[in-house]
Amino acid sequence: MATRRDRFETRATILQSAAELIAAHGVRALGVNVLAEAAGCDKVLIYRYFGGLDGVLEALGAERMLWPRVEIENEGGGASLSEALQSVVLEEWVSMWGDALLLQAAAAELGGNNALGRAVAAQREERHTEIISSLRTTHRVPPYVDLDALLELLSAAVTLFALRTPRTPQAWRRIEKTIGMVARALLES
Amino acid sequence: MATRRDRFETRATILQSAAELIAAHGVRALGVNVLAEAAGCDKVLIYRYFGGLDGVLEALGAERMLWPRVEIENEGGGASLSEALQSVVLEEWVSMWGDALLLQAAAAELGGNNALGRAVAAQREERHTEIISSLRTTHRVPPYVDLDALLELLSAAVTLFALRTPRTPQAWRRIEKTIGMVARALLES
DNA sequence: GTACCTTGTCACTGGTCGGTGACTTGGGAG
DNA sequence: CTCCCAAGTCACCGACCAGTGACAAGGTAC
Repeated sequence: MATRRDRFETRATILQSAAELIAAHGVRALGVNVLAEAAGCDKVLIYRYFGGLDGVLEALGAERMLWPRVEIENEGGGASLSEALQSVVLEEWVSMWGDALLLQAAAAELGGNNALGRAVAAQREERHTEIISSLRTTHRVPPYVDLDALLELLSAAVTLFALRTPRTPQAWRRIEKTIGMVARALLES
Repeated sequence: MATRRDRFETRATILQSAAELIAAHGVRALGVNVLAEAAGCDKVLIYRYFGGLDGVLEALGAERMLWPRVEIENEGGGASLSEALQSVVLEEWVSMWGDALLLQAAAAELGGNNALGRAVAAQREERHTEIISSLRTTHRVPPYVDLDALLELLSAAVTLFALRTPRTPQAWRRIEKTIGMVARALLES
């Protein structure tokens, strides 16, 4: 530890190092020994302050943004529902692509049971219900459209693309076009 | 080994055990020691016959079905393009949901670099190009629709759902409805 | 028979893992 | 100052890991 004996600071350092290690190498590669070394403290402190690795992941899930926090575009402006939805989904996508921690967190949800994956799922559900209710107050949704399911579908698709597709401008344009195509076809009668 | 000294049979037993272990616990949990014990042979044979774990995964990718092999429905019959596409995507989905090895293989593609993930990606691309060309010969595709991108989008969405959603009848109906909604909106002008 | 090659077994190394108990050090309260 | 508790260090454990070299056993060609 660089500074003096400060429990809160050590705790924060451990969390920060955990976030960096996960962003760099994924949750599965995070171990007590490497984390302690990266944080510059003894591993026994991880057990004392967090009760173990699971506790670190839980704290990370409680304190960090693990799913993109997108803004609903153009409240009251001229954006149509399809444009707003498209913008939300694409913004989720670029946020994940640009943030290694978000990517690894999304991957953590799919790679077995761990505290990080559960936190990711919870955050995503919360954000999505916010988005849906916001969209429903600012736009009229056609009765034959299940907006929740549509958002889930598009979001899931771009999540998987972010996880497995190399990050090229061509891919970007392709996805953008496709999302726009679907949103327009469904929401502009 | 139960039977006599037979290189091919031992090789096949190792591959079979690897498939079962992956289906049960995922690729990351597969090690040389557990695999050798499950196959009932010495681990040195894994090195001799496959050159190591990566070789086992490569052989598995070459010999096994790792992405659903769906049939294009209703050649020449009354199925519309949107019905055919919907059926393809949903069939991919139920196949993955019903086969633990397929699920773990799909997860392997997202969890870092390994031979299994590469094999999965290759198989998926092959199947999808087959599907696209088949659909294009039996149906007329509206010019404003990027059928490749649409299949990728819907397939990615159901893949992620299969990976992270508990397998309930409600979820099934929800997804079925949504996929149908998107396919109809886009492909029935 | 014998010689030889392949298949399979065994024992071992060096390293990393998670986890724990015993210890030292610092800082604040009295 | 002294006392005491929290913060931090150190050494160690048993278990598991991938990988290797030496050896035994079986089958086959001659």
